[in-house]
Amino acid sequence: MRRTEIAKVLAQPVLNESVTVMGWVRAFRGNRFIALNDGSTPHTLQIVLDAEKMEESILKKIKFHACLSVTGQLVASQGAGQAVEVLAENVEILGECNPEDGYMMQPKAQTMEFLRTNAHFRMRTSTFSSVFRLRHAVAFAVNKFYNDRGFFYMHTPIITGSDAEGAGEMFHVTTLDVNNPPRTEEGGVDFGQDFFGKATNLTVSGQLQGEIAALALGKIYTFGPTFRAENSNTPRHLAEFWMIEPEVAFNDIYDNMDLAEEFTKYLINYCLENHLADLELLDKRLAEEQNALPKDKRRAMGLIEQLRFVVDNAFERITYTEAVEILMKSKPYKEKKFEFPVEWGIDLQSEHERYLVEKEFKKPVIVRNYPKEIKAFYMRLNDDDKTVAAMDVLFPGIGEVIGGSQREDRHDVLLERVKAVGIPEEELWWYLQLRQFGGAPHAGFGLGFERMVQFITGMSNIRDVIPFPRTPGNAEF
RNA sequence: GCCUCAGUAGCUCAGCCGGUUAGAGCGGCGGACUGUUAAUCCGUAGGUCGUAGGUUCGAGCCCUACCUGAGGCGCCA
Repeated sequence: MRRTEIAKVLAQPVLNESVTVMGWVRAFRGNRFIALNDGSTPHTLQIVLDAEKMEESILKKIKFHACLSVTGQLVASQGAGQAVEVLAENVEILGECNPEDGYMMQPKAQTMEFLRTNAHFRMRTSTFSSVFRLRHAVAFAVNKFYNDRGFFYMHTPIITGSDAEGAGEMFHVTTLDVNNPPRTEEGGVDFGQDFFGKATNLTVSGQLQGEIAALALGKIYTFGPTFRAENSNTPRHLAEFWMIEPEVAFNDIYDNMDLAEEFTKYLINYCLENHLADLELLDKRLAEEQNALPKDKRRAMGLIEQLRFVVDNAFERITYTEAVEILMKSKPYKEKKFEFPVEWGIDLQSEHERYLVEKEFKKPVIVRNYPKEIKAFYMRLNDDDKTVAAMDVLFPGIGEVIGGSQREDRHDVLLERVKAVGIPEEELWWYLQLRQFGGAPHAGFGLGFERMVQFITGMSNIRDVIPFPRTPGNAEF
């Protein structure tokens, strides 16, 4: 089928020539004007009909979200809302769309909750089509950023036999009959008879395999789906989400922080430079959403304003110890407004992180050197013997977008940590050998892809930046 | 997993102190309309109030349980 994409018609209009466009009706006004959108752009193309020349049966079928093919002259518009329009000579109905038959979408603002239950149609709305064009843009920018800097894209396994990744509850993968599994002599399930000859899970992180690659190729990144069987019910968590995990040989914690800051700024900049129209639309949407809130609950900045602010300012970098000191001097601490205690050794709660990011510094903050007790076994022990070279990048509104560290590269120290936290050594034989044979200092981090898309699009619920969200109790579509 | 709030027409919501035939806007349907911008105007049809019990002369409204959704917290990315 020959058609011209609406994005092209609008970007490079060839006036007074015939053009064929195909798309979905966003509005039909005055029995005369159709706003047509084909997904290639947030904008619509205006189609002008001559009702007297139209067949009644076709006119009746021009409904909200019906799919049309329209051929006609592209001309300068007489109306004020658009530069060009198509004078329809032929209109073909490609797909009817009858509310009478139960079509539930309407040309008006609908709640995110309602649209979520109709995820098969929500991408036809201006908000979601912009969100998903931006999701693509961020994904593309991820690959471009690393490719341009000599990183290699590494595909780590989705099914894993290791349960020592240490990032949370896992989904089991099995082909055994769950109603009647083979049993061991002790009465447990005999995973020796399972597909892989052992118990397997969906991955919670590609980091450990990423380290294998980094200690051979130097600079690598992973970008793929990860799974957490945590019963997390928040607007920031998904059971299935995508994660980007760069891992770099010869990087220390400071190089790691530099990379994290440069990377996140690049992603935001890429969207500002290449998808401003989508961002403007979402900026407007967010402003309307914020206007409905009481004044003290509103965001300090508009969407685009905040994106530019993050790009234009250096991230604040502090140690965990400094963070605790700042919190203990803070007004909410002195007035006992914090729900959770603040003292050296405890993990920072989201109320604490939010204070640092939104009140104290008013910009992204990187906190490093956390107590070893509250961080993973693979993080490099600092010389103080109390803290590890971990770092969290905290963003306004969504909190932690990045968690990373310099990895423990000393075989003896790692072995001691593995034993201390009680992970069976044999689970990690290959991970330990990486240190034993040609090990190197290295560092990396994990960026939650959806959290980044959430920040860039201003959507308040993470379920609205992934096409088909997987959350506890929901795997529809 | 814990806490809070909500569930009334296709959608978004109103419904007083428990009291006759449960309301509105949008959407739908019928009609008008050749320069509209989520068009406008006239007319019209839709609901038994999340589910199951209970209290009461009487329940959309009160009570109990459950289901679903959202927000907060925890876990984290």
